[in-house]
Amino acid sequence: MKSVTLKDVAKAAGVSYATVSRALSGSRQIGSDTRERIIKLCDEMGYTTNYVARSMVTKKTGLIGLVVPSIDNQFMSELAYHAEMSARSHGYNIMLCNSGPDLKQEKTVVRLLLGRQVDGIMIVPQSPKTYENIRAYTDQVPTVFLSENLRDQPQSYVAVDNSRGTYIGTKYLYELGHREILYFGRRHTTTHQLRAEGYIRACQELGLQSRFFNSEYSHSSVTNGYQLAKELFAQPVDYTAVFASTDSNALGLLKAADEAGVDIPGRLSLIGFDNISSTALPRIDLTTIEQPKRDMAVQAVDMLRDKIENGTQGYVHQILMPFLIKRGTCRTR
Amino acid sequence: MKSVTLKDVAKAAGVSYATVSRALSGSRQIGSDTRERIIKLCDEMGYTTNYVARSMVTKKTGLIGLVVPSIDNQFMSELAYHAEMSARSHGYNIMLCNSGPDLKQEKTVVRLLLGRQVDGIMIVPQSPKTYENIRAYTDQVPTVFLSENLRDQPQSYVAVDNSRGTYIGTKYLYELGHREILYFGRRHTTTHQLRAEGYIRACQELGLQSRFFNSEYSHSSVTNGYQLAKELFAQPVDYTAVFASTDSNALGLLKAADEAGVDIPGRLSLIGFDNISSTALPRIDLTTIEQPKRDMAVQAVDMLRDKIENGTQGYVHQILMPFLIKRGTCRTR
DNA sequence: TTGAAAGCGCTAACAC
DNA sequence: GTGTTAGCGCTTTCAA
Repeated sequence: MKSVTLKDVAKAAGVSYATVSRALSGSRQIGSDTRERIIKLCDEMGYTTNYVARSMVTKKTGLIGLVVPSIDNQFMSELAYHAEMSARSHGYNIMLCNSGPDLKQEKTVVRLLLGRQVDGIMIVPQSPKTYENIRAYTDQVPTVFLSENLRDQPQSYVAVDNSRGTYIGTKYLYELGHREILYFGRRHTTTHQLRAEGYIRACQELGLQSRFFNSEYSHSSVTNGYQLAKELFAQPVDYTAVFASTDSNALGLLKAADEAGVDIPGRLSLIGFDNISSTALPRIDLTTIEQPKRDMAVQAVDMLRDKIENGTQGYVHQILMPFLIKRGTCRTR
Repeated sequence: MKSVTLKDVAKAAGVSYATVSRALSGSRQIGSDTRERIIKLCDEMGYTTNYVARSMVTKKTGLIGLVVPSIDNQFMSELAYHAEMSARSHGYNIMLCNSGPDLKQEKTVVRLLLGRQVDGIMIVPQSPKTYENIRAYTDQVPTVFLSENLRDQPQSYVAVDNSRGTYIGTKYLYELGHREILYFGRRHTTTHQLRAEGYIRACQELGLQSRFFNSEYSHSSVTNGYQLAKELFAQPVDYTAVFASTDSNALGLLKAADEAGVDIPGRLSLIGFDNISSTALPRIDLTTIEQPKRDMAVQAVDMLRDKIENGTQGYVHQILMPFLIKRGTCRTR
């Protein structure tokens, strides 16, 4: 299991190991004949560059830490997929960490990543407190926040225009004839405040009354959405459409509605937010607002590369456009 | 952005840097008074161990490469979640790579991982050819295959008893009164051969005629399942139940059935395999066979640790038990 | 164009 | 119990 080193190759080639290093790094300062000979030899001997040793001297690991609350979440795994593909195409590898639900673990993994000497960190915050939580580290390593809006914080992030998402969704509902639209779900993070604001703004413009049914739950999931929706349907249904703050919440509501005998979309139209892949499933066919996950991931990687490779200081807030995905849970009224 | 090193701490503490190293590694050979003083100092100075440098001398990186065809796949992201949590609790971090659909990329990322000096590799093969494809590397680094059955190959893997899964599923259908059961989907990998075998075995025992409707498609997805099922429903439905080779296939079939006006579960019972999280969604509520993803991931990590830390040679085939998840798509007949 | 040598930050073997 | 020192495999000056 002993691996072949530069030295071994050098000895076999009868040159110094600096020469081998040069041949491999495509340096200009080397005869093309020797280079070819050496490259061929490396191949034959099965030599592979030891990145650890290289990192030692270059002070670059080519590693990007990706921190997500939980990778077994459709939204994050889609983000992670595109992030890894994009990062790798630029010579970076991804170190994956789940930060879980508590701030302590989030802090721990970020510190861990620093110890690992990652060149940069991409993080999907688990809570609005994340920014404070890891502030001590964000000026030690290039960091980009993903998907969560930080509003005016001096940190780079890429997120969707959440407010616009709910705005266009609400307008769509209005065009379908709905005049009593309930907003269902979270309002406790910046992202969700913005979503609520978009809804409110649309309501104002359209002359509608905004109405909320809020969640106390800390994160949105099908289960939490279901629990909350059970409470909702214990009361009279005096509205004709529901805007759920996330697809997960919408899915939970769908379940509660089916159980309560509230027909969706017959009696109630429903729209979600995120366009996670489950929404496209048969029998679900949920109308929703798309967050362009691929673009988000790619732009976050580019932003991070810019910081890493060009040492770009300052921060940029990259806001992408969401768009409506019309499916089966919204009907004209 | 210059970080604090052992040397800095040593100078500040007025000791040699070996002493600091000892204090940090919890070595016995050091006075408890100096140890405490140093640890406190490290904390104050914001020192964090440089893992790259440590790896240089210990020849261990504490890194595990996780190779999956695509992390944006419910089954794999669940596996990845548990693998990362378990690995980290034992001091390892995960380097994530998507191997995509082609063998070339799979080989590339494995080689990449070797260059990164990972201590071990966990891989969900993308095809039955994976074993051959990466054979050159599997004896250079401890490797564990995940979720795909390798039958008699001399490689460690953890997988579910696929044959038993379809066996118990078929028996369940029989108990519900079904006598005409169609097997729908893939049969081209070892895993899927085993699933087909379990179905055949059950049919023989129960005196049923085994019937197949096969896929030419290379991987199972909702879309592929849907396409295939459209062909299926273009023919007369002279069976009362369908065993889909995967949940994804089942979901695709569900869509085609709905479109073709074939009532599930009224006219046709349907059972899938994998128990991906979408199956539990409202309106889907798919009966299926659970693959214990958490156990699989945890056992794979343990197996890998054993190879890494104890240098255990040889291989082990770890087969876990699948079990039936009764939900709404199967009815008595 | 090539070689010699320093050194990245750390651990571990060996002295004292 | 603590200090000294030799590397780990590589890149990168600096000489030649």
